[in-house]
Amino acid sequence: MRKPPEEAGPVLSAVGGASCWPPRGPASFPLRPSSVPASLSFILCLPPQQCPFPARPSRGPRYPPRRPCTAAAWPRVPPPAQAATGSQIQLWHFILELLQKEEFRHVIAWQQGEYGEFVIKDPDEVARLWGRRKCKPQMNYDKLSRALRYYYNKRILHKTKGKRFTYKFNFSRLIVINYPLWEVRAPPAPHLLLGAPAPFWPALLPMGMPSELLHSLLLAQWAMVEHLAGQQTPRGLPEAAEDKMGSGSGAPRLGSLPAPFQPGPGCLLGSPRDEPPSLASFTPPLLPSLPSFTPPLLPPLPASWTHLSGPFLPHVPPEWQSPGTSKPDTLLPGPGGPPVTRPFPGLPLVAGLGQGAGERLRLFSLRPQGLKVKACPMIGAQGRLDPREAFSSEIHRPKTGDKSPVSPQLGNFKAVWPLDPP
DNA sequence: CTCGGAACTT
DNA sequence: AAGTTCCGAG
Repeated sequence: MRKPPEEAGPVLSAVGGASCWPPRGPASFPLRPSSVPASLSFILCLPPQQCPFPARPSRGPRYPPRRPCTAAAWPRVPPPAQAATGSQIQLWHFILELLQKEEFRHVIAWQQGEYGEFVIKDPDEVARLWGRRKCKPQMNYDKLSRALRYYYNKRILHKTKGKRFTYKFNFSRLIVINYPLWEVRAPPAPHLLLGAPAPFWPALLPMGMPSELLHSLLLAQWAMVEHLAGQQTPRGLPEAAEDKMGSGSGAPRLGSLPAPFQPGPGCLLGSPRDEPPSLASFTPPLLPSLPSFTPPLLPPLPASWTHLSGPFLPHVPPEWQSPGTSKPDTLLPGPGGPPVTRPFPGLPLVAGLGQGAGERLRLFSLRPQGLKVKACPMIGAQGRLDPREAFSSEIHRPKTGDKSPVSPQLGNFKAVWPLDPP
């Protein structure tokens, strides 16, 4: 028997409190946190938030009455993950969000030297943040860690034994989970998928993928790649050794892939147990263009991410454009190899198609509804962003009033970036 | 601290 | 389904 829930005190009094999120308040909040590459936040649509809870919730009853964790509790425009009717953010996703932000580095951070491993430095604070996000003021590390332990069976996460508050992501599993119904029609030129190094593999996204899944997927991929990029060491991927020790349950992980590692769909999805993409049929590609998107600087990501304006195709350096002449081992050098200075040449979702392929991002699907790119709700009808919500952008379909199927025209998509001119 | 069962919520 | 809440065991 559970205790009957008691009435919890009002929690909305803290709405608008300046100490929540962003930490330094709107005035000093950067348009885009430095830890988030512009090219990623372009898609991620990661919002700043307002905290509907007191900074220090007191211990209370179980299952307190639902707080209106909706538009009322989230003044301005709630982010997608917290939208009143949308699916809710998942814990692993939230963890990744924290991990990618420098301002939380004192709370949770990647473990240096261990691929995918992170340490919760301040369990209480992480729990508090999680509780705030989920409108669960009574959240604590005990409960949060229980949720994390449920990830063990799902193989999203596992515990680093012997290290307190230390867990390890299984990125490949994470990404596979976000491709529940991966299906692709008509492969591009065979060499693009099979013979070419990962940087050439086209981005193949199931249409109809909910934007939050896309968000999650991108976040996971970005976290993975950034983490890898920051951990390129002569010994390669540390997780490879770990798998041999039997800590894994057979789930393929990136770290267990034979070196050299190449970030791309094949690496992420190509294992037999993780539902490799079907290449059965064909749907005409959609050709988004991003005329107004002019991404600023961004160090950690591949150079290709900086070339998203115009045709949605990252620039592929000449040395990567010929399948036969690629040098994959420069991605992650093997033992004794030279240090890597070049960033990863491409990410799966924006992997280049090769110049002959039309310089565009392809979004394939069997689903009939066409590309579904959910609008970021924080971009208001007036097309203006609240300064606090400036850290966001997403692909938008223009409202043409035309209900015809998505036309594969370059002008059908627009990336809205806060810095865009009106 | 860590684990996982069980009941419960959304 | 994905947690949340509680708790006994190691």
